[in-house]
Amino acid sequence: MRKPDQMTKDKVSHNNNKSKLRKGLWSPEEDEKLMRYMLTNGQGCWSDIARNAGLQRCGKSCRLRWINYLRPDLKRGAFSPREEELIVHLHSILGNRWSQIAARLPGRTDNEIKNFWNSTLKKRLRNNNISTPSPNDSDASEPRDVISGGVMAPILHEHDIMNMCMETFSSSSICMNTLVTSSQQFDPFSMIDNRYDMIGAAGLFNMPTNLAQFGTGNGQLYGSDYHGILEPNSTMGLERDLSLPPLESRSSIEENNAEVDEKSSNNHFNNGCFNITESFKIENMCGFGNHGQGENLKMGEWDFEGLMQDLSSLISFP
DNA sequence: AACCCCCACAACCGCAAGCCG
DNA sequence: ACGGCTTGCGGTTGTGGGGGT
Repeated sequence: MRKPDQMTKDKVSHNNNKSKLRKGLWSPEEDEKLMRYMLTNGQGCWSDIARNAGLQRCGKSCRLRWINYLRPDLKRGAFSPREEELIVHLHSILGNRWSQIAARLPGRTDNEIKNFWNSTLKKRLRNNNISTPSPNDSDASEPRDVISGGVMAPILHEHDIMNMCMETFSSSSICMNTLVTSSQQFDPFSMIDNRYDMIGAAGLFNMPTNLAQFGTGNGQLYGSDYHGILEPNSTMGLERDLSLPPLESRSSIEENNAEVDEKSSNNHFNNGCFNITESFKIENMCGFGNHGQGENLKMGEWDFEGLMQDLSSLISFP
């Protein structure tokens, strides 16, 4: 799309007169700085990160850049038809709660979904329902009843929704089924260049499946709270919260995490390459994962199960 | 070729909530 | 209880690119 270099130069030089904090598009150099810092130090206080990484950006800007663009678990590229369906349906339920919708679409950010909705889906749905004005044509900030709110979203069967979520997980670049050995290396900085070519990150980060899956779900999975979340008796899990990794991956997640913890003090870079399993500070990378509300069970005030029950009561699944 | 318009999307802004001293 | 700081979220803006005329 835009050429970040040129654009930033213009804006930056303009802004430098007013403030020493940069604004506007991020340059590849800035991206690399932030990426490098995040991969080596993990997430902390964003204003500190901005300072320590040598970026003349505010913490907020760094956070946004990381969450929306640099996170290794991001799934780039066009939305699949399944994802589109899921977005439409979730939007019919949740309204403009983009972060909660994003929490159900691993590898997608709320910003991405929001843009996609506003630029593409809204129009498409409007055209499809030209004769029957849909509630979602307006900027629905409130969740709507699928039935009473009009027939905007396709009425999905319960198992369809589940399948869609599952498929979304399995098709996500961060849930690649590619088995990567623990010694495999990757170069996170190649991704930076590739991003400017709008090439999806899929495949660029050959993260081990279980480790990569750890990157899905809500942000707190990566924060200091994740240990509790991963408790075997925890009620969280795919059956409760679709933003979470499948059950079978959890044990390996724990193992990997322990391993990562243990080795995280090792050298992070080796000839420019980054050995992910040796130094990827997953527990500190809480900025990635869909940074939704972070509630394990709830979508804001609703938990998904309850929501499904509500749906079932409203819709008679054939 | 030049201009205009529309689109997609990155980034910003303002507000609210949470945390901590 | 209060204020400052940080984070998260949703709405909005601004820009480059592509397509049409």
